[in-house]
Amino acid sequence: MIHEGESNASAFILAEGWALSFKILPDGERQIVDFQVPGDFLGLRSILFRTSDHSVEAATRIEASEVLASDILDAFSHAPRLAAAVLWAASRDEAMVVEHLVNLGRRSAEERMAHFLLELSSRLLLVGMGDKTGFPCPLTQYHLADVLGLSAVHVNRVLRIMRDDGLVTFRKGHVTFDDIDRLRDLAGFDTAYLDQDGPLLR
Amino acid sequence: MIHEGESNASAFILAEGWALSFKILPDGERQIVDFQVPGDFLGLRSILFRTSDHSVEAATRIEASEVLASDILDAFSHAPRLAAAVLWAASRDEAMVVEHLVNLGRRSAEERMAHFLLELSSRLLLVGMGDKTGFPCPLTQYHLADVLGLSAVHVNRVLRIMRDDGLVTFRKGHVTFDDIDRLRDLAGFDTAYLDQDGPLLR
DNA sequence: CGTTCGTTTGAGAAACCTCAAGGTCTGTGG
DNA sequence: CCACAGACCTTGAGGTTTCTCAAACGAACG
Repeated sequence: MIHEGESNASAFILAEGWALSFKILPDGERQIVDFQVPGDFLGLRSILFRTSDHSVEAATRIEASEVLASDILDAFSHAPRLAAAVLWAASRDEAMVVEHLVNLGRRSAEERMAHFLLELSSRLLLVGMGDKTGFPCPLTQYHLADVLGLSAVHVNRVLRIMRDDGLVTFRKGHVTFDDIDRLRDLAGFDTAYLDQDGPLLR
Repeated sequence: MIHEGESNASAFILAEGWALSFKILPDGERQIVDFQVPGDFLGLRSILFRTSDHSVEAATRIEASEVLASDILDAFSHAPRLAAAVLWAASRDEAMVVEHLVNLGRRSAEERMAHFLLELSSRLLLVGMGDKTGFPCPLTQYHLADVLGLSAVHVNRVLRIMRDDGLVTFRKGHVTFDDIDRLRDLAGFDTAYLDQDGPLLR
């Protein structure tokens, strides 16, 4: 949909399905930067920034509404509240990327997995998908490997260990939290960075 | 200066010296998100976002000019060109964070080091510090470890290997590129994500 | 002249990877 | 209905990278 290096004139708001933004290295390895779930912007940065610096593709069948770049830029002069909402979305995106950075830099494979699944759960709850016992998740273990900076084989082992440990079960398109308190503890997860209350309550 | 969790009403533009933004994990480990060099914003996100989600501290003695949050937010309605410049800065920050993410997720210790030093060099060149043969660098090996997601011991070994290999020398506050072409090759470094030309030429 | 901070090196351990092989599930064409 | 292909998951064995612990050294500083 959005390819690295292209100049794009618009972004999208994801209405249905999951997408992923990623970069491909010269040697063909992929690092997924983040997933987008319903309600998220796709390619917001490619509007504010001259060139999109990563690619986006669909993980499932998706539905999205196009948002013209010009409309967003106009909002900055004519609709300050709307502009603030867009900025909030962009800032939240960056906060998540920063958290992923910490994840990759300083957490073990198990901790990363726990943190990632808890973040997804929080984000999905906000749009009414899943509940505190788990959530539907169309990702493959290859997706998990590429977002967590691990090999797919190691992802599989980590998932088995966590399942055997009674922490969380990732299977057949669904994530089930078997002991969410211990999972939170393991991940050191704190939702503050997600700023869940949003820009409208400021 | 800026502490995680506090609500801040202003940001700064760094005039002199180096700073770092980082997060501390519950177990005391530190992940440096990025360094700021002269010309960079400090705490820009804490204006756009309700809570600053990371801390900032000085790496050297620094001089910075305060920028009031209200002035920046006003700019969005009254000075679109200025607002665009601020957005450009914020987007460039995020592009760098994304690149660091890829660094941590999918590159080896040597590749990370090469990439990081080349990025710093590019950014410093833009503000007239250093040249293509190297640049002054007040960072310690502990700083490198915490930004690259490595242990300080391993950073030391990697630096020695790269020095023995005739790639780059990191010593006594100065980085010297001994073979910048091979270094670029090793890192797969491409400046595109830095969008060096800036927002004014759009 | 002792202390602190940063660097350097060694040895052994842990985490994670690669390669390889097999298993399961699902959709598809015969 | 069956056979097959492709995508995904699972497990084992062995190797590499990186970590931790420990110790020593040099330079800067009071």
